[in-house]
Amino acid sequence: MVDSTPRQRNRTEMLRLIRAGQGVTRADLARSTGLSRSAVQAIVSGLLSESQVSELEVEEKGPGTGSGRPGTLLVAVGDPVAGIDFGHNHLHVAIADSFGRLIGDRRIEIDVDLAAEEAMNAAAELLSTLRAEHDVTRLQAVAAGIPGPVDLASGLVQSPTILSGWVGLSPATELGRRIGVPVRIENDAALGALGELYGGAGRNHRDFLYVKASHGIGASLVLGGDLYRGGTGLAGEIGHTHLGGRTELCRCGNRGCLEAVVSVAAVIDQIAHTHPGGDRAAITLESFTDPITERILHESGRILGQVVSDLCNLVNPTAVIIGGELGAAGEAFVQGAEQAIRRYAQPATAAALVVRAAELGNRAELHGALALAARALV
Amino acid sequence: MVDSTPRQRNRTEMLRLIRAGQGVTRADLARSTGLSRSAVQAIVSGLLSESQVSELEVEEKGPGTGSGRPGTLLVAVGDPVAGIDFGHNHLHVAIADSFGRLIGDRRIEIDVDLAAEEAMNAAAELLSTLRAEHDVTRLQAVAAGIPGPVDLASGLVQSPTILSGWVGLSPATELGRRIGVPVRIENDAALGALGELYGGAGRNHRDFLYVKASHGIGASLVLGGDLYRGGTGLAGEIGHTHLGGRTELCRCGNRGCLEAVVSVAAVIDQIAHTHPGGDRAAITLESFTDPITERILHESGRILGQVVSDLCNLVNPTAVIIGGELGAAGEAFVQGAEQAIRRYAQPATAAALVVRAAELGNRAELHGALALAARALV
DNA sequence: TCTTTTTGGTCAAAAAACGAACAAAAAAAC
DNA sequence: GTTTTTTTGTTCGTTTTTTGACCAAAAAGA
Repeated sequence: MVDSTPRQRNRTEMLRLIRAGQGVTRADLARSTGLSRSAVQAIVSGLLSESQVSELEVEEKGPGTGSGRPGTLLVAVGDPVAGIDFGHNHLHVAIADSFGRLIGDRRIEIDVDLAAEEAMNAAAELLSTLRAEHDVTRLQAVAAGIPGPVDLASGLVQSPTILSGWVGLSPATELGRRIGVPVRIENDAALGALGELYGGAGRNHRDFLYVKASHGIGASLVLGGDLYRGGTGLAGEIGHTHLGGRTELCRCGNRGCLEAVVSVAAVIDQIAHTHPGGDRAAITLESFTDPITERILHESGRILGQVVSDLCNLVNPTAVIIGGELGAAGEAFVQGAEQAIRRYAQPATAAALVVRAAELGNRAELHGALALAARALV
Repeated sequence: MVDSTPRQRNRTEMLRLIRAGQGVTRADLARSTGLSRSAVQAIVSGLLSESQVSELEVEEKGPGTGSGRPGTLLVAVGDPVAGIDFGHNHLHVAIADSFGRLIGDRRIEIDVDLAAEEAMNAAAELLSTLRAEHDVTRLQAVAAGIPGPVDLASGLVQSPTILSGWVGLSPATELGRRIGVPVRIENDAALGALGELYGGAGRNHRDFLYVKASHGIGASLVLGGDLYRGGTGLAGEIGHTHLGGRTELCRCGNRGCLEAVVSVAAVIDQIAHTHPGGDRAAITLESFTDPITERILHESGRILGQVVSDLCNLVNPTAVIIGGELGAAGEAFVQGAEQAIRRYAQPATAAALVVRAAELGNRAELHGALALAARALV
């Protein structure tokens, strides 16, 4: 608690509430803080005059409260924010207003894994282009997601087995220097979870598991309505769960890891194998939609679901949201996962659970980055 | 927030802080609430005059703050509390003062699984005997743990595959009627975690996994310093995780469940099998300490550890605490589990992790119940 | 021994929140 | 279509609450 005076404390608390929810009335604030409407009024009018918040003109007011005069919605005022999504071979940059509404975005193909410096330069350039294009002079905050574990305290990239070109770097510092705005770094799966939490399939869930199934498998937990990062910020590293009876060689050196069996590359290998004669390098997840491909996706989803079912028994989430390229590749993958989860999870746990593809698809991470940046300001 | 006036709010907050920590000074309160020492003084003197709290006479004051006058410790005043631990074939009841310090306890052997009514009658009687014995006329709260999932909202016993005699009952209501004091019901593993959190191996951890390995396998999560119950209160049901390549029949009807392979009964079966000629019914976990028994325990721990390692990758705890009869049965079991966890968990996750036997042994659940009862009062 | 640091305690002054009042805006009742 | 009910935003005098300054006490360090 850094605020010294009680007014400061209440002010901060209200600003937090206004920023957290999107569209809060003075009456809502009075209820959730326990203060009187008069006190709220005094503080809010202060915030208004400092233009920290503004009143929303829209006449939106859910009839949830029933009858009565509808309140005027308050929203936090702020400069635009930016989000950066480093994928394994793409880079996606976007700018949004302080509420997380997209202003513009750009995506390029680039080998992010190896050339860390290059990738960060490209990101800074792309962002700079976007800012010029949309006339965004000021940025409030930037958040970036990278496909690997990030140390919570130091901000350094952790695992030596993946992202070899990034290990030991501090992307937050590096990017911050290039962009000139403080940058927050997160694991990409964590950002995906945030994206779905604020504006996707997780909107109505307080406890869910987000699984990003792309070139690797990463997971992220939302517990009690908040991102859970684990004791040392490594929560969600399920990609190297050992599958019994499997011998596929994984890039980590072990055999039978989940992400050696279920990943974009593994699925494409299987597709290529069952569709001989084509060019392996030209095949994508969208190349075929025949029953054989469907079955490959379904079976891959089933394997993932079997692993996830054990995790659901431990965590008892109310939703499992499957993102990443495989989550967006079609119904078969998600259905396979759902089938396995329902089959192997405890009946009561499975009954309280929905399995969904990420609503935001492969843009979940980007939207999560924007949301995080918009909410990063204390 | 039910308190209307700001003084009420601050008062409640301070009472909560005093109850949560054991031994807090006025200066501590000022720091953690952000209020001035004067305001704290006013509120605390009010609490003292209402004898809601009292000053601890002991001159204990850790020199952690360095030099300066030591503060006087405040503790919450309250009536004694009781805890009840229903095991699969035992019943353990205890009374403690409002700080959770044991006043007295009693344990009897009883088949809890089948005869719910009988077990609850026995618990009420035992508690009544204890109260008479230690001259405890007033009880503030009671908490009870049962070896099965409890629905958070309704308080009803859930799973139909275990605790067949308890399904559909509301033990909180039933016990409350018999005892005459509000009773709080929790899953036993959750109580074990609480016991270790407040006064055991979890004291210095904010994120840990507690595993109770007795007749079944149950787990419980402490995340961010608080018990995590899951989206619908079913978190920790890992007993029926499917083990690849195993075919042991489980009481749930499936084959190859973790608790069909690793449990007190399964271990004793193996001991009996390797020590022929004895009476199967007379064997306990303590009957033999020879290398063969050690190896059986070690191997059972290893199987448990393999399952737990996947869970650690998801949750990234800083400790795994192993309780239950197997956790207390000797070093071999816990060592086997630790070995497997270190072998199969992500290196960075394993490095941030300690694996420990429950310090409170098979009394962890009971102490957790007492702690919960002592803290249940808002 | 003397200084420094931290704590518990007191009181007037300042700050903050409350409660009561009123107008406004919508839904519900008539 | 009008009236009633409900909920909200807004203002202001009153009351409550907190602060800030001050002092004595109790330890640790010079």
